[in-house]
Amino acid sequence: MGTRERKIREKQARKKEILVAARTLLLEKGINGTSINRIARQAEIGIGTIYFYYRSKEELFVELQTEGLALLNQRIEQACSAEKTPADRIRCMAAAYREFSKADKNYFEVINSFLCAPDILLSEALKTRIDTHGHRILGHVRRSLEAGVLQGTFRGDLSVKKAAVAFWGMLHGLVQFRKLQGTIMEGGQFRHFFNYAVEHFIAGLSPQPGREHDR
Amino acid sequence: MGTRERKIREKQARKKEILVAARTLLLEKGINGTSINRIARQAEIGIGTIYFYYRSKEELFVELQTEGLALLNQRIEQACSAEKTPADRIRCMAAAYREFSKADKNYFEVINSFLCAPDILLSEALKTRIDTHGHRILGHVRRSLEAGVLQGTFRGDLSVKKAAVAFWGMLHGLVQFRKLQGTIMEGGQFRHFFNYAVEHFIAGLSPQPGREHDR
Amino acid sequence: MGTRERKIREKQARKKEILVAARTLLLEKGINGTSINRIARQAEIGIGTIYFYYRSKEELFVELQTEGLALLNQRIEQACSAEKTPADRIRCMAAAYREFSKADKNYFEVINSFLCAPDILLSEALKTRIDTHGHRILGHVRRSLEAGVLQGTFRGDLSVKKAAVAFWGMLHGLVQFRKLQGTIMEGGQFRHFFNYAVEHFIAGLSPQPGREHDR
Amino acid sequence: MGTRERKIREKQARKKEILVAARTLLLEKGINGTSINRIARQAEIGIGTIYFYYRSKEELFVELQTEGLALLNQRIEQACSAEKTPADRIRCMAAAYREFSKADKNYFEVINSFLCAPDILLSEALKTRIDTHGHRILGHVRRSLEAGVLQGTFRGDLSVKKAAVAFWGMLHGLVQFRKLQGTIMEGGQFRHFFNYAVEHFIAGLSPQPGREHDR
DNA sequence: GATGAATGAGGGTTCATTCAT
DNA sequence: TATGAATGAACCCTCATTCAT
Repeated sequence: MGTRERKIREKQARKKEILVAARTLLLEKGINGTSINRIARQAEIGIGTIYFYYRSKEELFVELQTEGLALLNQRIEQACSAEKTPADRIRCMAAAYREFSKADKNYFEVINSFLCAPDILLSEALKTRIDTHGHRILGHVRRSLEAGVLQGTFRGDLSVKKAAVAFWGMLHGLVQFRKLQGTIMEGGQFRHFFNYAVEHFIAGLSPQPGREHDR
Repeated sequence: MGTRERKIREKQARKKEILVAARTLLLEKGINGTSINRIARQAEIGIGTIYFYYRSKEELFVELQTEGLALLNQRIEQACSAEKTPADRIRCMAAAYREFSKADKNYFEVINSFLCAPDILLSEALKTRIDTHGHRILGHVRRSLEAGVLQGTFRGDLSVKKAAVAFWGMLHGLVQFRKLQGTIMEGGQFRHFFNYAVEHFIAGLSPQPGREHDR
Repeated sequence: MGTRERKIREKQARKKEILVAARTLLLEKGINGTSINRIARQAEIGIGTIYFYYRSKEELFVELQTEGLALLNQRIEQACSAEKTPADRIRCMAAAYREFSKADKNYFEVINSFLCAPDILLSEALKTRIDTHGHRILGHVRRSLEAGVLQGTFRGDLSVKKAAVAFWGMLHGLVQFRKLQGTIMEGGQFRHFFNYAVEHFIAGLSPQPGREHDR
Repeated sequence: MGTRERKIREKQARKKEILVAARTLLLEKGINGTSINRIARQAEIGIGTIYFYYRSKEELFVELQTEGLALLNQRIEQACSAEKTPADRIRCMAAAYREFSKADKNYFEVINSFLCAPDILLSEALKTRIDTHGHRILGHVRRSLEAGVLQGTFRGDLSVKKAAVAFWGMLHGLVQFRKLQGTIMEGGQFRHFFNYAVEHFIAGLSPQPGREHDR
């Protein structure tokens, strides 16, 4: 029995080793520099062994993606500690996403590449994972919005569900524009544009007399 | 006599054919599935022929992008006719982008795939084209914003440059989320989320006492 | 009749233009950078036109080789003007070959590549040309040697035919070693090695008592 | 038990097979006709397999060269046994090279093709190997020359380093002329020309009053 | 005579995957 | 379990050559 447990533990350890190697390469060489052959060399195991633990390259990458989503989640959670004001939490979450897309560029790219890929490639398994993590992240945004509504800082007629998606969509679109820094931003720093957008979003949250929304 | 002209026309037609084949593949198989070999097979011509018309794979892709950007530009311009109020023009441009990303899904994805793809460090040639088209599009947004500021509908301290990018980034991020309709939007219709976001953006534009922005 | 002549002249002019373009490329881009397509672009004529004047790429290159051999011949001839002593003429011819292999590197390479190529590729036509030019060059060496013998500077039992070949072989082998400058020459300058060899050869030419040769 | 060893032997055998195929092609089709594709076909293995054994095309070719140089070294060493006089050792080494270029034509041409080929800027790896082998070979020549100087048979002011290179360059150039037997040698036997040159070189080694060298 | 569009084999190299051991 | 040798299609791109106009 103990043997059996040990075996299971060893097996999981092995799986982890492969993942570590894959992640190392991903961070070092980027998404295109991470091939199965290289992962095997990095992990100092046989190529075949990888295929014993992961059915295909894609399966391995999905695992990596999950890692990335978890990392993002973590960043977000750290960003919205309770003592901050709702608005500040919004600001911090935005900064967290910006930071994630930059510091953990490769993870971001893995996630993003799946989002960009044609529908066909978005397997149900993956959709579910994105769903889980996505909900968790959006949940943080929602709670912050709700808190603001409750304490009167934000508009009372706010649809937190929709506003949260709007917020996240904005962040996601903006970080993709980072590539265009040399063009449409006319030399301005990306960060300034990003922060301006966040403030604009927050501005839209404040109570305003005589507004009607969400038709 | 007409022979020469006919030849020129035929040549341009050939170029178009290649482009069509490339676009078709790009949309069907994604950016990684679109190789020169496949394009040649799709277009039913020799590999070398492609290189007769386009110096490199990149040049071909640039052409594709340009096509898409031009189309988008056209849609945008139709959207912001002069008689509308600034806010309505904003709304219409947003709708135009949403429509473009749906009706001209093809082109949108072409543009998007380049924006998403890592490594593909937009060449200078491509950047320039994006620049040109991007500026034109953003120019429309800016002018609408400026008009609103001038007539007092929008905040006087608005940074039209930054607000325009914020607006566009938001739209771009949101339409990418359309794929996640089954997940984070919880069955709600994408269009509602999209419109809500636009209204929220517009709300943020209205003059508000005691706000400080653009730090 | 005059028309006919003009036509012939024009035809020859065209041929020359092609050759000029080919030579330019050869000197600029080296032997591997000289393709028919590029020659056509350089000469500003159609690709097909080249094939009208030259049956194949090889035929064009043979022409280029002939040019090279003529150039070499010229250099040699300039080197052995009559007023010099026989030994000096030998020295100058050696220097001429060294210079040719360096300054006219590309011509040298064209010639050399044919010499290195498997026997099959040495067509009879080419052999004949090498023969003609080779004889002319060797003739200069021989005459210098003969002059030295006649005036008593060189050994009387010299086989000018064999010595000439020995001399030329030595030069040819040495210039090929230029590539090895970083290795077997141990940092010494190639020129010094080359000159030393030439002097050694000349030393072997001087009359010596009690020698028996050419068994 | 022996399985492991057998595997290793089989692996080496495979490597050899690839090398044999490469050599065969190199000699049959020349350096430009020897592509990885063709080698694979010749060896009846997959393209990828070659890259499993050799990191690149160059690495394969380096191996080929090394083989040849080792063989040559062996021949040279056999040629200069101690009991011979220095002059005889020189003669024997020359004969060994001539023999090598004829009997091991294969390997000689492999070495030669790399020396002749333009562009192929000998990689550092290759240079080092040539260096090692080249030095060993030239070392034998040098030692023979030094021995002659010490016993007074050869000139005291001899630069053994330079003379050795001169000697070797001469041999190398001459054997290349073998191809021209039908032309510049005018029907004479190549061997006679070759031997004459060697004797001439040796003649230049003998002490002569009033000579000044190596300026 | 002159053109240039079209070809497709070929260049070196990478890579996910398989399978016998 | 674990291995790693073997595969061959695919990558982008070049090029000598042909042929209808």
